[in-house]
Amino acid sequence: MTDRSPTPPDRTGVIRAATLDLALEVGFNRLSIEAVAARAGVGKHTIYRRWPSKGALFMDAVLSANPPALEYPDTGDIEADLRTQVHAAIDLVGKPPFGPLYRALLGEAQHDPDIAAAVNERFIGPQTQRTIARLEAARDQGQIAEDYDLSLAMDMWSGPLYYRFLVTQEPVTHEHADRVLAALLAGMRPRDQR
Amino acid sequence: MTDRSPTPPDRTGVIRAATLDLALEVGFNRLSIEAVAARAGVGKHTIYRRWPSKGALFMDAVLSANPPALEYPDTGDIEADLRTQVHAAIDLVGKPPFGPLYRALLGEAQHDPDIAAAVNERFIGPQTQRTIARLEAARDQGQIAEDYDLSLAMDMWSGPLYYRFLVTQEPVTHEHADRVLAALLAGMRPRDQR
DNA sequence: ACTATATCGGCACGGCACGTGCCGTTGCAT
DNA sequence: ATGCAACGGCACGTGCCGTGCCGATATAGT
Repeated sequence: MTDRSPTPPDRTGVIRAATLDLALEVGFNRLSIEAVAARAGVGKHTIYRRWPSKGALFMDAVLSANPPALEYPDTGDIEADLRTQVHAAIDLVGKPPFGPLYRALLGEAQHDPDIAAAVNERFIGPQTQRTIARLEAARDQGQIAEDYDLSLAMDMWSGPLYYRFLVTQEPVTHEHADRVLAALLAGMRPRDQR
Repeated sequence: MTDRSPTPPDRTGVIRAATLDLALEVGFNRLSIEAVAARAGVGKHTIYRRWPSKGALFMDAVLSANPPALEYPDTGDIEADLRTQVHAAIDLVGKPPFGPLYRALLGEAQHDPDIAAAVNERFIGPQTQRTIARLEAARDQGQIAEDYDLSLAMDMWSGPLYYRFLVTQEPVTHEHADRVLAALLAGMRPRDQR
C-alpha cells in the first residue's frame, strides 16, 4: 500500500490560497501565474502540473474555498426557510472575500465553457438540488401546487437575484430577495390557498 | 461650414468591424489590439486614441453593432406582446453573431465596473424602460394588479432568462420563456382575475 | 497659394507574462 | 543504498502591451 505521508507539504493548498489572495488584491485580469508562483514560494511548473490555465486555477481555488454550506432549514414553513437560506447566501456573495471572487468566476465562465461546466457541476448543480429538494418537501406538505414545475421555480427564484448581481449590478439586499420570494410564492401556492 | 469630405475614411467603424470579426474568430480572451490594428489596416495609435483598453473597445464595438431594436408591440394583450418581443430577443441573443459577443461582453463586465456601467447605460437601461413602459400600459388596461411593483416584475421577467444564459448556460428557448411568462403573469393579474 | 496643425500608417522599443526547457536538490519508496 | 518523482530556481524564445518617433497626407487658417 502506498501510504501517503500524513503531512505532505500541501503545495496545492498554498497555491490556491496565494491565488485568492492575489485575485482579491489586483483582480482577475491582472492576476498572473508568475505572481502566484512567487507569492506561494513555488516554481511555475508546480502550478502548470496541476492546472492547465489561469482560469482553471482560479476556478478551482474559488470553488475549493469551502464557504459555509448554504443548507436549507426545514421548519415546515417554505417561505421562512427559503428566506433564511437566501439571506445567508446574500451575506456570503454580497461582500468580500467571496463576493468579488464569485463575480469574477462567473465572468470567466462566459469566456471559457470548461469553467462554466465546472461551476455548474461543483456549485450551481448541488445548490439547485438542495433547493429543489426543499421545494419538493414543501409541495408534499401542500404549500406548493402539485403541478408546479420545480425546475422552473428554481429559475424564477435564482434568476432575479443573479440578474441583479451580474447584469444590473445593483446591490442584492435581503429586502429585494424577500420581495421576489413573496411574489414568486404567490404564484406557486395551491389554488385553494390563493 | 466645415463640410466634411463625402467619404471620410471611417477608421472608427473599420476598427469596430475588425474587432467583432476577430472576437468571433478567436474569442475575447485571445483578442489582441495588435491583431485588430493589423486586420483593420490601422496603426495601434489610431485605436488607443479612441479607446483606453481592449475591454472598452470591445464593449463599444458590440454595443454599436446596432442589432434590430427589441421593441414591444402593443396589441392590447400583454402576454402576447411580451412573448413576441422575447422570442425576437432570444433569436438574437441565442446564436451568432450577437450571442457569443453579448455573452463575452457580460463576462467582461464582471471584471470591469466601467464596462458594466456602460452596458447598463447603453443597453440594459433602455431595454428596461421599454419593458416597464409596456407593463405600465398593461396595468392601465387592468391586466396587471395596480399595486404590483413593475421594477420587481422586470427583475422576475429578465432574471430567469439571464440565469439560464449566464449561469447554467442551458439553451434559452422560446418554450422556456413562455413558461416563465405564464407563471409570472399568473402572479401579476388583478385579484379578481385570478 | 502657403503654412500650421492634426491624424494617419509604419516601425521600433522596453517591459511583462507566457509556457517550456534544464539543473541540482530533496525526500519518500523500494 | 538506490531509484525516482516532485520540487525551486533560472533562463529562454514568443507574443502582446503601451508609447515614442518618423514621414506622409489632408484639412483649416491666413
